[in-house]
Amino acid sequence: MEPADAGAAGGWQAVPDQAVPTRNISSRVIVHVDLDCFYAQVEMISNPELKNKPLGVQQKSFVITCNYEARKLGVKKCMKVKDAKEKCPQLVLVNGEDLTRYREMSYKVTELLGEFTPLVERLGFDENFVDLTQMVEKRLQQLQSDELAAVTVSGHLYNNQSVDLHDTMHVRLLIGSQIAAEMRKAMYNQLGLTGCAGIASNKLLAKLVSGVFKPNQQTVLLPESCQDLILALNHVKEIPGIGYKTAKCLEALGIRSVHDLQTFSSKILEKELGNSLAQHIQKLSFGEDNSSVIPSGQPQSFSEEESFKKCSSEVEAKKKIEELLSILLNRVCQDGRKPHTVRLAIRRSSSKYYSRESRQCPIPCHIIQKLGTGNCDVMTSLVNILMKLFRNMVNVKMPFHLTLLSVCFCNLKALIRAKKGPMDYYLTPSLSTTSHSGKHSFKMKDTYMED
DNA sequence: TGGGGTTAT
DNA sequence: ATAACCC
Repeated sequence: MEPADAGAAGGWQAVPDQAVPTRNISSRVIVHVDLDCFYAQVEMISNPELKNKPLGVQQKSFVITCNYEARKLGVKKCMKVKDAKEKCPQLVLVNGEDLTRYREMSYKVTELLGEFTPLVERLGFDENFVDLTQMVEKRLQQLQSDELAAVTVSGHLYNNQSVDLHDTMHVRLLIGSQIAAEMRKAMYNQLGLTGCAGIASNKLLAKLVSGVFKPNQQTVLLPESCQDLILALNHVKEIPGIGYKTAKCLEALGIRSVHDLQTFSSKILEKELGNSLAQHIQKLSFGEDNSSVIPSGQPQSFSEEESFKKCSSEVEAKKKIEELLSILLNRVCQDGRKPHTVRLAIRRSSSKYYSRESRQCPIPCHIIQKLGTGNCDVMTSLVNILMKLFRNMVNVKMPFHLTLLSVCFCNLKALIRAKKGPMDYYLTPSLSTTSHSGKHSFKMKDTYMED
């Protein structure tokens, strides 16, 4: 999360201080866009009757998210269904184990943001970072001086800090807040989705400030209030980038608050956590984050998983694997690219916390070529491969007890290139065997709307 | 929790 | 292949 490429993605090079009006990494304008209770919103769009009702989205025995109606009535994220019903008997539940519609809507949001600038990085299904630096720069240059003097914030200003229009960073962030408002408006008008946005000079701060006013509001952070924002956190674990494990380590060192981390001896922290992690998180504790917005592009992997109370026979496992695989095959077919690796992961009931074991192997070439043809052999061959991976992990001659199976396709490669004459074009084996339905013999996802 | 994702080691 | 992180 901290590649040392200062600003390469921002469009300028690191230059010596005297040269040109160069800008360092801390004068970027980043927005973090965070959809409100995303799965619940998607469900309410699918079925408008659910609006105005307390709605929870259920996976297995948990309510994993819910709308604001439900929150008002005491339902929390990750609550047991049983507890949620007790708290809120009128709670309406929908099953959210199939992520298809959420995934599709999620990519629509990312694509919409991508129309503003290609610098969009996804974080999960419901969050995106956008680097607005260049867009802001362009708008700034177009502004007349009288307009510049009238620039105002859109949405909230963190801390109600006073704005100095002579401060170029202030002006840039305000323009960023206007673009963020346009983004949220577009999300609502075109997709019917509401969300929050946070505008700041780096990803960490943008993300932290986006949650200050919820739901469906936005907040801009000016540099002078950076310390107030980060010190307002109650625990180091609330800093994105400090997860469960790191927080436990820090706690063992007596570090609980952000201030504790800021003032802790760097030397000792480095000894305990290693140089890289120590330096990284100590920077985070000051609100410093030089990581760039990395455009996500297409996904790196596709997986389907299922958890359950118990799976203790090979036959049972095979059934579940077949089910996961068949869904995945359809997904990967639609993507158009070809996976070159398959992975099987399991969780044993005896496993501590969340740990999984996995085995992976290359997908044989002849199978890759048949992917997407609807060929039944593909399914059979892949199931055989997956069962080998399974038996490599699980001694089926001994009793076992699994609580999760997951199948993953990764190592996705664009297309197989065919050299044919002056126009070398791409084709997928799937389509090379069928008639050419259009001008292009390859399948591409239509990401542009016809207008 | 679930059912996903990512990157670093 | 695992371990950490994110949602």
